[in-house]
Amino acid sequence: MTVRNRTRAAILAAAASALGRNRAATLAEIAEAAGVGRTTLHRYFPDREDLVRATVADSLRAIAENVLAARPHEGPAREALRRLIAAMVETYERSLFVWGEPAGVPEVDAGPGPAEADAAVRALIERARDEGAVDPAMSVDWVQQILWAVTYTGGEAGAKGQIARGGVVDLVVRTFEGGVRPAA
Amino acid sequence: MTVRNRTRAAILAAAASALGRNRAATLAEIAEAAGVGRTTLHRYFPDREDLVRATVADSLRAIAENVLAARPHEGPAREALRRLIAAMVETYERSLFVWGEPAGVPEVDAGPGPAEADAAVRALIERARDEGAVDPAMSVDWVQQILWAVTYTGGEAGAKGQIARGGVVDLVVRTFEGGVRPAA
DNA sequence: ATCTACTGGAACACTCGCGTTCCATAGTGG
DNA sequence: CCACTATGGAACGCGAGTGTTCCAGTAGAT
Repeated sequence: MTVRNRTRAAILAAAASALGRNRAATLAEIAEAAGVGRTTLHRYFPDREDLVRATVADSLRAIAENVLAARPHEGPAREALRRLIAAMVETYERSLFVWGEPAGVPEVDAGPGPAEADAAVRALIERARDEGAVDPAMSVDWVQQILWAVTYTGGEAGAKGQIARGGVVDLVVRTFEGGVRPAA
Repeated sequence: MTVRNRTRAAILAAAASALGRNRAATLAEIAEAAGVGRTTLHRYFPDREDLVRATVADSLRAIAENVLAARPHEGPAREALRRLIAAMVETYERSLFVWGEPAGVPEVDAGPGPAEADAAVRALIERARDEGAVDPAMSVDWVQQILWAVTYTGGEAGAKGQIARGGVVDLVVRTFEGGVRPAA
């Protein structure tokens, strides 16, 4: 039983990574990256669509888990935001796959986690607004999209080595906070 | 002669649009979007790689043209930045193809335009820094990446109708300027 | 009006990734 | 030690997309 789970997890991780870099990645490539035969891959995920959907669901679940682990409800909004950004920068590669799809991601049932995490982030943004850290004139949607965009940019810059290891979170936090701060 | 150029341009525009939405777009789809037979498409671009390279080069050239048309060297840096952002938001769809490639774009020779445009943007950022509008502690690379990220986010939000037609440029400018402003 | 260049449809072979089946092997649990 | 399960390699048919060729129709130039 454990064996199955480990194999499955390895395939999903490899798929998230490979598909994140190149959505047209071959099943053979994914199988090789997972250290698994193509036959085995097909045993776990009968066809490509199954694999993609499972990978999306798994990644969404992993991201949501990370978001909620950052305790977005607790403490001052700015501190919670920093925790959130730090968590997102860490899961950067996982997000790549979900986030980097121009055509969007197929709708999958990934349980209540992602919806809950999304609601928590939105609530956090509203809380930050009430605390005067976010411009009330900006919609929550916009602020959230900027949050992901800046985080993504930071993650990528970090991955390319353009920014020192420890400096990424600081830079992202500063840039994000400045961008959405009230004008006055 | 003119006919050839018009056909060629139509194909390149259709390819930029189709490949921007979906990098795996079929040649038949692209041909149909261009209002051209697949045979004709092959006549202009013998194989897929030729088409992709030509489309990349054409898009880079178009983007560079727009950047330079915004006169990034002239006037106060903040005004030039606003002109630049307005131009980029307008060419948003064209940029999608070049910008939205996770795996990056094949290296192509697109003439001196793109390099010149890139240099102009970097010079503009340095000028903005000297005028006190950009934090000297942030690298030009980072500021430039944030500029594209925020512009892209604005373009997308506008395309989805989340933001009022006229408001996109204002929102992007405000968010960008706030994000990269000196701390004090 | 005629000639030329451009076009696009049809048909073809070819490649490549996909999904399947079969079988031999290795590792696990009783 | 003996089932039993998971694995992966080999081989196959299949379909889609690609690149090519041939040919008939058409629009533009002279």
